[in-house]
Amino acid sequence: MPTPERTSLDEIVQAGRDILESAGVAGLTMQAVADRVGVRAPSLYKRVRSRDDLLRLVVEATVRDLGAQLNATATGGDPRRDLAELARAFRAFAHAHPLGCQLIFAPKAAGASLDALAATAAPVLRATTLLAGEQHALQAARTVTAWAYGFISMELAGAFQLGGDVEDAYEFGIAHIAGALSAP
Amino acid sequence: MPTPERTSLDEIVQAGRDILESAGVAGLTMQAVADRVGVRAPSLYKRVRSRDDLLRLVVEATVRDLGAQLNATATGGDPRRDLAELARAFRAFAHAHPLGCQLIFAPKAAGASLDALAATAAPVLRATTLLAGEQHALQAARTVTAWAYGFISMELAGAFQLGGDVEDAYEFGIAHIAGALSAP
DNA sequence: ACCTGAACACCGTTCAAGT
DNA sequence: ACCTGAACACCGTTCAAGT
Repeated sequence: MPTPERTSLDEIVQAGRDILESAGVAGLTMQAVADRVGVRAPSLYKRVRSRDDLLRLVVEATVRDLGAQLNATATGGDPRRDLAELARAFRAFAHAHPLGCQLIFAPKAAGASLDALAATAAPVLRATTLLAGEQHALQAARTVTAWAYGFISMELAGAFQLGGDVEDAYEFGIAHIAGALSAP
Repeated sequence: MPTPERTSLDEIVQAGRDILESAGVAGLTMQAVADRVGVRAPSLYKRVRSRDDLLRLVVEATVRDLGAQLNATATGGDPRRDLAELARAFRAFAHAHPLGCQLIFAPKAAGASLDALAATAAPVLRATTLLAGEQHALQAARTVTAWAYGFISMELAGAFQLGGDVEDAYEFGIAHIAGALSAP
């Protein structure tokens, strides 16, 4: 005799994301998720293989959201301007979902969400193709993405302790990197 | 009546680093550390406040090693060349201590090891001062460091899935960023 | 077919008792 | 002064029993 479903995978993943941002990775326990979706912890294993699996799904959803955000930023104009806008959108997203973003390239989530990551890369690749040419588009995209991700990681970790305006440093990086890539 | 000391803080931290690299963050348990240094788990709390504290010490030691490595790379010549050498040394270190490096800017270790980080920054700042001038040295150093850290994080996480040579992409990044920063 | 309580293994941590 | 066994709380996970 079937029991009515009291939750869903989507609800569980969303609860995981909320708890992650409010309580940190350590606070993201199966118990906490179960409480939030109104179910007992063992029931979660009907939809999720393990806590690590849930973590992977949380990161995947975050990357999908980030991809949507990037794909929604206005592009198609000057590629340097587009690249700057994409970088700013990335940073804004990271500030809105700091914990989720910090997990994107964490050891734990490695090997996950790589399809979603590819989708995220698309608008960046479009801009770097215009900027650096077909042949160097991928390397250029990796340069920009690595810089933006590294900068945001360091910022979120509070690593910029030597003074100076962090905002300015980000704009400085955007301008110089975009400038460097447009050189033939 | 005193009992002879059967271990030391240094030994514990070193054991932590070894276990981290061989068994991952999840494998770095107090039990595993205690086994390795030949003591029972509760004894560790004589030298270390908590597991998080141990993790912080592990990261701090890693950052100190990285700083020593960077300060030991030959510099003083062409600043673009110096910056390239520093970036390569950083990557080599990261490949030798991948897990430790990935924790440097992880949420967990945040707020730790910042003094050690400053020491790490010194040789980079020296090069960027020559390259970009006193006024933009800090922003330039942040740009280079963010790029290198981001690149290495992504590489270690296996995020470069779109093909292409990763080694080449790193050299591409070095060349273009150093080039961009030398512009007035 | 999903949900639950009970149970197990494991882990971080505390503490009184040893030497 | 350091070390230990015993104990506690907490967490991930399994599973037989419920509906």
